[in-house]
Order: sequence, then structure tokens, then C-alpha cells
Amino acid sequence: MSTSSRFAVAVHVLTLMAWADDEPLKSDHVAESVNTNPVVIRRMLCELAESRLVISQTGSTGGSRLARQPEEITLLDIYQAVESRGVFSLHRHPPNPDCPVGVNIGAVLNDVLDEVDSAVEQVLANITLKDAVRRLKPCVRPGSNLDSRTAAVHRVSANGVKRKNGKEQVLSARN
Amino acid sequence: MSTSSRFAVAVHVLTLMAWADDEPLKSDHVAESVNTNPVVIRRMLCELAESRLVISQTGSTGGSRLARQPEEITLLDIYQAVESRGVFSLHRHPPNPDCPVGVNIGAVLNDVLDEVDSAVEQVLANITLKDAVRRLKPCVRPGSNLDSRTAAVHRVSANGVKRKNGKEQVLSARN
DNA sequence: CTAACTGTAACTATATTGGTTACAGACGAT
DNA sequence: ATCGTCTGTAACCAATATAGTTACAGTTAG
Repeated sequence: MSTSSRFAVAVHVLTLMAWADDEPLKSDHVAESVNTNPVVIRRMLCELAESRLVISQTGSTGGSRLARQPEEITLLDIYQAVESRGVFSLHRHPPNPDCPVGVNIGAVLNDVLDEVDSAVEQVLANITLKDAVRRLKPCVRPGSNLDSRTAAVHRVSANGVKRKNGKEQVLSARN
Repeated sequence: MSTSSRFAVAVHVLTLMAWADDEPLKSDHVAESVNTNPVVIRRMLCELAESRLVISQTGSTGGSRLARQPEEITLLDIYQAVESRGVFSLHRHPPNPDCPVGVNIGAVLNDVLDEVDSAVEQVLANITLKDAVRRLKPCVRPGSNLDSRTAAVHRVSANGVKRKNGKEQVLSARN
């Protein structure tokens, strides 16, 4: 499955906004944190705005901020806003209806894929943006006596992270 | 997420073999049921053979059959054989390490993605190939007095299937 | 030996995502 | 009023993954 990074980027963007605590962020600033092009961010912000997760303002003092409190936004909300399709797909072309397996495998698979989707949604529904911010442990909060530039000194290596499944990978190379 | 149909096709192929009850199937025959090219099937069968789910034989009377009983093969086995990566990906490029959120969001996301992957795996681990065959309800079994050609008369429309999430779609167009 | 398979390379087609440039429109500041 | 700085969005390109196709070497039963 060629999974996209859209969900990861969306969570990153909204976590930034939760961190910024209602101060509107400019797409350039967000893009710098995500390490991508501002247009990519603006495109995603449009989708998030359509889903009523962020509010954007044009103009010279514009920017985007969360539409709700971080504890009122779940990762499921974000997932549904940016990943329209389920986890798996069915066949590209319909199976042969003249085969007793082919004619029915679609219904069987639909049931399975629904079960999978439900399981994913249940996990994501139980994590809020506030939780995500809370999990940013090694970082200092904006209100502390260390500003973000200082905090950057404490940065840990993002490489060599191991997933539970044992696949070694770099932070950006889950694919 | 641009999900692939590899898992759906793999389940289809192995369900066919479970249905065939240890009789070796030729790639041409399988391809006809899946409605694709035999080489696509053979490629997938190679992967499934590497994962010890099927056994293939070359030669004029060759073909592929299950390596184990259908009740000893779970959908998780199939998933792991053909979908190497997890459900989501992290960022394509590493986030900005000079940003207090960017430097840590990867670890937070890894935890979340692990939870999601585990949930998916748990669902799939609890469904065996035998279950899949059992769920092919409206079909007649090979041993019955209706052969597969006759059974095809009973075929139902594969179109207009609705997923639980309300997205209307055709059987082949979950993407 | 021959026919009928699998295994596999090589190429093409298609789709999705992400990156980039460019520009119209909004809006606060002066 | 106009100017600078934003967002929104179109248009295009690049990269990648999947899938479809042709072709052929190697294997095996008869």
C-alpha cells in the first residue's frame, strides 16, 4: 500500500497550531517546520478549513488557527479530513462474476475492510490534539523560561527509530 | 492514502485455492477469476510462496496450492506477505529539527501509527482463510450438486455496494 | 521431444502525491 | 488610496507505486 504522508503532515500542522495557542500561523512558518513548500501547506489548510478544523484569514496579518480547542479535536477528525479513502482498496477491476469465488469475494472483503476501518477509527477517535501536544515530552512549552530556539538545542536524533514491527527506519522513511 | 488492491487480490487468490481444496491452480485460471493478467498473479504467487503461504510447481502439470490448511492461514499472514508497509507514512522529508514541534512530532506519530498498525493486525489475525470461505455464503460448494458454471447463474450484482461509512461505490472502485 | 506450465525481466500505462511557479484577491497599515 | 503581505488556487512537473503486457528461459509430465 503506497500510504501517503498527508495524515502525518496534517497532525503536525494542527499540533503546531495547538502549540501556538490561538496565535494565527502563516503558511510560510508552518512550511518551515514541516520542511516543505508553503503551497503544500496552504492546500492542506484549505481541506482542514472545509472540515471546520481550522480558520484561516487572508490579508497582511492573516494566518490560520484552530477552529476548536485542542481537546475537542481528535486524530479521527484529522484523518477524515485529509484521508478520504479507507485503509485498503478492493480490486481495480471487478472480479469475474462467472466464478463462484469472484462473484462473492467483494462482499467478503468489504466486511473485512469495514472491520479494519472501524478498528483504525476507534484508535484515532481516542487521541485528541491535546494528547498529541502532551506527548511532545522532551520539548519545553512556550510559557517556560526556555524559548523555542533554546529548546532546539535539546533536540534528539530523529534517526534510527525502530517501529514495533522491527523494520528499522529513519523518521522520514516509513515507506 | 493511495491504498493498493494487493491485499484484496491476495485474499481472493488464496480463497480460490482454499475453495479448490488442494488441487493445484494455474495462474491463467486464477487470473481469469481475478480478472487480470496471469503475470500479475504469478508475481503475487511468488511473494506468497516466499512467505510460505503457497507452494508452486513448474512444469506442464504445475500450478499453486496452499502450503497449509485454510484454518491455519490468517488474513494477517496474507497482509504481511503482500503489504510490507504500515497503514500510514511519516513525512517524506524529516521535519525541521530547529522547531520544538518538528523535532518531536515524529516520535509522537510513530507511537500513534504503531497503535493503528496493531489494531489493524489484531483484526486481521482473527480472520482465517477458512472464515473467508465460510463467508462466501450465497455460493454453492464444489461438492454440491450445482457446479460452478451453474452457480454463476445465481450471481448478484457486484455494483452499488455501500460501505458502512456511507460512501457509495462500485465493487472495484473503493479508491 | 513436446506441450504446458512457472519464474522473471523489461517495458509501458496510469494514478497519486508532492513540489514549484505564478497570480488574483483580501486586508491591515500608513 | 495604495502598498506590502498574506491566502486561495490554477497549472504544471517530478517522483513513485501499481498494474498490465510481451517475451522468453527453465521445468516437468507424458
